[in-house]
Amino acid sequence: MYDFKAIESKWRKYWEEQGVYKTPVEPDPRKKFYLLEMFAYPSGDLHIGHFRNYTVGDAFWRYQKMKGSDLLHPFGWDAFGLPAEEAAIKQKLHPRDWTGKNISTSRQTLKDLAISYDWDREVITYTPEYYKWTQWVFLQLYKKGLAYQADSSVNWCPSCKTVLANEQVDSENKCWRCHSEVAKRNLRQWFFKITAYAQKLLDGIDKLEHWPENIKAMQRYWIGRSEGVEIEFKVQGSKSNVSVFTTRPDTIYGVTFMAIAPEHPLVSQLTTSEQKSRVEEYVKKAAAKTEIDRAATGEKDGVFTGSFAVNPLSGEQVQLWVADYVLLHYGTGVVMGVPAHDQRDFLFAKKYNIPVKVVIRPADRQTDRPADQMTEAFTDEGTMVNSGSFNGLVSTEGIRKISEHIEKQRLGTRKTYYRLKDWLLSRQRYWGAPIPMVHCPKCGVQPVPEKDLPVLLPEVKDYIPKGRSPLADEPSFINTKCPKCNGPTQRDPDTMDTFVCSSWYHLRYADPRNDKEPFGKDAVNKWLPVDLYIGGAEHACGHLIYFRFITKVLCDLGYLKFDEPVRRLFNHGMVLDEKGEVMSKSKGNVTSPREIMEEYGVDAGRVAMFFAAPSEAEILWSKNGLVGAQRFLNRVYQLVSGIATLPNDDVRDTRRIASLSEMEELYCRKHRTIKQVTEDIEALHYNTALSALMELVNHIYEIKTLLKHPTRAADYAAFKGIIRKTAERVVLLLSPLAPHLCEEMWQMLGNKESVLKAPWPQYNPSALKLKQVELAVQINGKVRSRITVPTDSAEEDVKKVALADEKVKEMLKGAAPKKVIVIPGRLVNIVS
RNA sequence: GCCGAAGUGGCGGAAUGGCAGACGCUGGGGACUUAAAAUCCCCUGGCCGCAAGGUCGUGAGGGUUCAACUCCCUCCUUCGGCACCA
Repeated sequence: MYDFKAIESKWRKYWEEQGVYKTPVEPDPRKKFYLLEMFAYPSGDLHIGHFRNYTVGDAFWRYQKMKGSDLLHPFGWDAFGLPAEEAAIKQKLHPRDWTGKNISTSRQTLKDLAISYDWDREVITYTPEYYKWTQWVFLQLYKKGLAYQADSSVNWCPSCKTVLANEQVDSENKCWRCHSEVAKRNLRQWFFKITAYAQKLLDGIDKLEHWPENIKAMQRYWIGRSEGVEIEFKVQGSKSNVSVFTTRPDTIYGVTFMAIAPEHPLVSQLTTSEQKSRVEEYVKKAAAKTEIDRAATGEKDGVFTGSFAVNPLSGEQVQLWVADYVLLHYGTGVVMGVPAHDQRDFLFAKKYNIPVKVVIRPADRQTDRPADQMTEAFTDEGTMVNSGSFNGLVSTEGIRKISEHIEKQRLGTRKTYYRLKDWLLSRQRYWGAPIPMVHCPKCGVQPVPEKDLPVLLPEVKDYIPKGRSPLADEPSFINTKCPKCNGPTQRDPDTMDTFVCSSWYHLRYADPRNDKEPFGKDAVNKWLPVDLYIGGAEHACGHLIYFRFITKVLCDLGYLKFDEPVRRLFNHGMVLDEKGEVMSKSKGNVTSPREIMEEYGVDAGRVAMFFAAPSEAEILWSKNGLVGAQRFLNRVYQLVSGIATLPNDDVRDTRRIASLSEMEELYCRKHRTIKQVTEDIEALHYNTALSALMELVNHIYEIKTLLKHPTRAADYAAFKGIIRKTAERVVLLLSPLAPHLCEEMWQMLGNKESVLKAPWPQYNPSALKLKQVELAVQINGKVRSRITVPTDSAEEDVKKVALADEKVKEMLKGAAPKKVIVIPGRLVNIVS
């Protein structure tokens, strides 16, 4: 067994001393490659999921390096945020100390694993040198009118005592961190107007050719564009109108009621005195429920306001109800109820005996089904009926015609809504970047001038949250002077969501030590966009939207020449335990990279991880794979040890060779392997790259065994050269996957320089084919025989050989085949 | 419910219209060894057969094709995401 401890520490030190990870100062624009893995949240040491993420990236880095790319491969720490604060409170440490300790531990692990990061470019989001520019980003958005304050009913976690973003509340209305029930609360909060970029973010998705389809689909859905019409309904006996948004104007003749959200400001106005107490009671009840509670039951309930509205097209009078299935913050907060063609409206109407009026007839029916026989709404397309002059139109056509009609008659306008909501970024917590704003009693809200950044996060005695930011209780921080009038004023006490910190870090890496600007324009446009971004898919609708947004804003402001941060996104799969469960400290089923490294070595750990599945697939981690990986690596090592001393003969000198076909086969296999490994590494399918290498190694062993036979001593001499060359290729092709051992073997083969400086092997396309090829011969789709023909045989010749085959003749019994299909290089199928 | 991905031996997986199960793990047998470990060689989807060979087989059912794990239709299951978005 190779001495992995000695070999790995030797080469780890070598790479470090040689500075191979350093980023070139002036990258060649044609060769630049920015490889990025999602930076880490430093909670304890790295786990096996990190190990996968970073080794997948590292292998790609080594491959790119050999291809001659100028690489930027940085790393950093997303170190602000709740978990650090929670852990710090528990352990009575300052969050900075807790986080800092974890960073040192994890950084050392990454170095021990020899992950190819340029540590000179490390960033840590909690350092003033970094968050100074996070604050700068905030100010740019503020200047552009993209940061605003608003009172808002927010998700409030009573246990963490903070506001949560929508993404931080799970489907059961529980806090993402502590899993306690999330409540509602009204607070004055800062928002980024990401909705102003909804369309740009959506359009941009189409240009993201090398992003996984599922992430793009999730983002499209999250942005949620829908086109429709906003229509005014007159309220009977009142001057006011209610407007509704609908994507189905073709069903407008089927409106039999209207429903308004309980929180809607119009509710009190629309409620008649007879209904007042009932409505007020309902509104109160609804307010106590969260949106998730309301949706969970599936129950549709509401209360009649006593008022009526008039359908602008049919002139029919419809009841106005309050119903909590209507969302205040989508569309106009009012919906037109079409029970026959919307399932929610249907349930509501059935419950309260509201009429159901059919206006769309399914295409496969001639007559209308009586509305009282319907058991559910008909929501598909169909033909319009009971719709005045629009009868007979197909619904898609009807949507267009009615929309036109409504606009012409000035009854409403076409409109597009998005489900994307603005980004709430205020956090009432200590451990974050302070929001660089002041609230002057005279001048109102004022930005802190850029020259006064950073607004330093002060040391506080007590950062335990009490329902407002601990910064509010720190006089030295909160009291300041107004930048406009110089009078006494107060700072905004809140800190920023950590997603703000991570929304621009990819830019900072291009120029991480710049203390004059967040990044030099030149540096950032030279290195970005990121060429390959590797991380988990859990950020699909969080970070991966936010950083696209910030990139677009900074592009519009003229700082960047690109408006998408990442060319190719790759989501690696999760690492689960043998039972398929998520590894966690509480379950006690975690495996640490350090354990693997010490017991089996870094290379064996990598190979085991890579071989288990393609990088995007989920892995059930078990120690079995490590043994196999070690066995394979040792097999390669033994092979190379045995031939390291062989002469490097000229391969093409075949005069002495007895078995030309064996020689040719090895040569062909070598080139096929180069092709496959290259393509597989490009796709991050390291599992099949490894299996191709295993096959080649097995083949070399086979040949060596054959040549041991006494009668073949002369052949052995002739084979030495090509075996050696093939082994060299194996070492190069394997080196991104098992770098330490391959450096060692490369040196054993007499090379003076690092394997990283060797060029990536190229294959010769003409060497991919053998002179002879074996074809399967099928009769009626079943393999019955095999024939060997020259590779470039004409179809006719192949047919002849196949039909002349003894087994074929026997099966056909002299009958002429109906058809013979020849697939060159693959098979012959005889149809009889 | 909607969107997305997936379903292949005892296990991880390979093959994206052309010989299903590559490669590896596990298991079995053998060689070497005083012995063990390591290493090397052979076998390892089911059924029938002494064997040659035959036959079934990629979640289920249909279809297209000379040929389907692969394409089309219907359905089932699992995972991920979203979830009253009018």
